Amino acid sequence: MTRRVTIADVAKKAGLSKGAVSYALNGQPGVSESTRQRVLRLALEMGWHPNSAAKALSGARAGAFGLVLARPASTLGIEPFFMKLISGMESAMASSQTALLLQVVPDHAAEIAVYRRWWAERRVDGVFLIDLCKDDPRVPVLEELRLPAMVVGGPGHHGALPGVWIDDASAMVMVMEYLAALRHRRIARVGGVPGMLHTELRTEAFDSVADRLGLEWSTTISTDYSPEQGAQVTRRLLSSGSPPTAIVYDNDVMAVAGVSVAHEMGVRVPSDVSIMAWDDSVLCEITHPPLTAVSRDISAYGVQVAARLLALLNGEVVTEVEETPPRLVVRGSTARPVD
Amino acid sequence: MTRRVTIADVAKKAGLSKGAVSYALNGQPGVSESTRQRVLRLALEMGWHPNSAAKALSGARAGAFGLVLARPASTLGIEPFFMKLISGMESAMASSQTALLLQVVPDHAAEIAVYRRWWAERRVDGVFLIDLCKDDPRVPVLEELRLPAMVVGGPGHHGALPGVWIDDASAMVMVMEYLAALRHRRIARVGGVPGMLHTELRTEAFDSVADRLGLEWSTTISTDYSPEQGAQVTRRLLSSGSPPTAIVYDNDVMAVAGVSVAHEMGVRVPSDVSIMAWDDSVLCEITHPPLTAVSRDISAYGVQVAARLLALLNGEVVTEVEETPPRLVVRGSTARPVD
DNA sequence: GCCCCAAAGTGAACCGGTTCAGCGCGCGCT
DNA sequence: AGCGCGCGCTGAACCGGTTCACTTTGGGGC
Repeated sequence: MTRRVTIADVAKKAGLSKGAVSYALNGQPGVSESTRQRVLRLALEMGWHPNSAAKALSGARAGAFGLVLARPASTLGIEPFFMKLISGMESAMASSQTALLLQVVPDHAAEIAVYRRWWAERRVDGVFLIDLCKDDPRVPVLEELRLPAMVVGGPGHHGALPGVWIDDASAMVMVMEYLAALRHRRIARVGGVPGMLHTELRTEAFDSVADRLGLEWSTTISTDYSPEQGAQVTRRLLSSGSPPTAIVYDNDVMAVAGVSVAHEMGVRVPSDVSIMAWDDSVLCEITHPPLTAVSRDISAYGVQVAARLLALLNGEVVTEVEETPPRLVVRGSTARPVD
Repeated sequence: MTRRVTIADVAKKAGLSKGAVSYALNGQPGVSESTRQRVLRLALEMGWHPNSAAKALSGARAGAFGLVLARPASTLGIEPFFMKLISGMESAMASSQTALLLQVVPDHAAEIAVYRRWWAERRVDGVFLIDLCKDDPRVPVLEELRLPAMVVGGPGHHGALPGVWIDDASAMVMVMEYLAALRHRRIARVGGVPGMLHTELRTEAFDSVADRLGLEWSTTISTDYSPEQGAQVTRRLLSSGSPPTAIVYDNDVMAVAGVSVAHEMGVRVPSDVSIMAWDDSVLCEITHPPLTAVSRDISAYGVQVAARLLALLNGEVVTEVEETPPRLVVRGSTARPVD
């Protein structure tokens, strides 16, 4: 059992002091270029790696960011959103040797407790705040803790915390104008969890555009994002006296469930009802017909968010920023309604 | 900006030495019961939390387990398997204040590099090895590194590493006997990635049971688990001269894609073709008809795996163990074939 | 030739825990 | 009364880095 190689081992072999080796390895001034090269080569040869605990203890970074997911595991599993976001984050964090600490909790209270513990234990250097709500209770806690955080979502409602957001409102305008151009006059929306900021923003946009376009009828029904509720709501909508000619879903899973319900009821897609998903993933391509969807580059979103949290820790001034807006990917599930 | 409260602060307030306080807080002998209670109360009052770096540095645990996912993010996102497994793991780890470090990488080589780095940096106390392959190259590396690991999968092919496995072979027997009892004589299987142990085990079981049952025809076609390939293979199978009357898919996503293709081709489920999914999730319930599936308690699997890795670190002797076998959940996608 | 300064490197303190050797003291035993 | 033992606690070393105050060395300017 060979012992770990420490900075002292490298120093001894190089005939230098620990301090000099530390300077050399970290690109700090205080050693000559030739010495630095020699030390770097030696460290590589000897298979030296910094002990993350020692590094963290001596005032530097913990070398980790935290992400807490406060949704039931059943919902989490099926939404491609999170994994895409996570893999984006990690590709941005890799360059700075930062790891991702993940925790799944049942609710916001537990989430807040995790933040307190992580920060008290100096286990993370910062966290990502996800699923932002209106008047989110987590925001003041993070501010009070002075725990560096980057909010995934917005705009607004994250106090003094920096955030990155995607413009859902204008995407909703795009969606509605597209449907209106197809001559849809009766549009329903199967929305996500009320209280979540992006849900609210979409609802507001939906209502105001519907009004502006002078639609015959429009409504939003709230769900918990689960396919079960998506199916249930769709069933209700399609069996009403005068059903909508188009339905906009707040995620892809519910849209897929919606198509299924339509099949089951003998309602044809898209001739009887047009269906539209929010967030594009392979799920949208496996249904028949494939789903028209609002497509956002979630992975790039993750990259952006992580890069900005790193910048924040480097002392740069980081403010709210808007990601590139979503695109509309038209597939077979939307068409002009037959009269 | 109030400084962190350290063990020295607690010691001063209690009028004790750092050592005594450490003993008191960790349930070690060396202090009287009354002193211990006093210290515990005081620590709570002062809001003391152990600095995880200091703890890790002084020989104790890093307080984290690592999980590396070496699948493309696109596949990961959609398979509920991983999130269920993760949330199970975490519920078992919570009691011992152990965090989960997550990393998504493109391939096994990168995965191995992560293990090496994590262990060299003493960032984790152990790792979970997932998606076990035949003659898995990661196994000898983990053994050589002496990095505590728990293999999710088996039986066999994980050398001296302990593992937890679910009996896929006997589940396959159950599936095939069920289909045979329904009078299916032509059964196709849309398999996962060849080389992965569970894929191979299922293939072997599939072949041997098909043989034993004296089926008229049976075949396995390999895929990469993606819905695209699932759809493509299904299309090919259903358009052949004498199509199968039943198709068994190696995951739920492909089965859902399969149902979609059947709809698209005007093939009725289950009267023209029976469809069966492996791993049960909400996905199986949103199709029409809902899918008959092999159901495994993935979350419990995660709990078991994490609990055993903890036990391993506590010096307990941990050997290979088998989880409770999968159940067959019969829904609407399987029936007796019409002649 | 002398002075001064910057570059290169040293040695020790420090981060916040754990752990081990040692010490004083009260108590039981004979 | 004297001895020994073990409980309860102390003080210091240690983990492996970072950082700071300080020393040595070499070179340029005059």
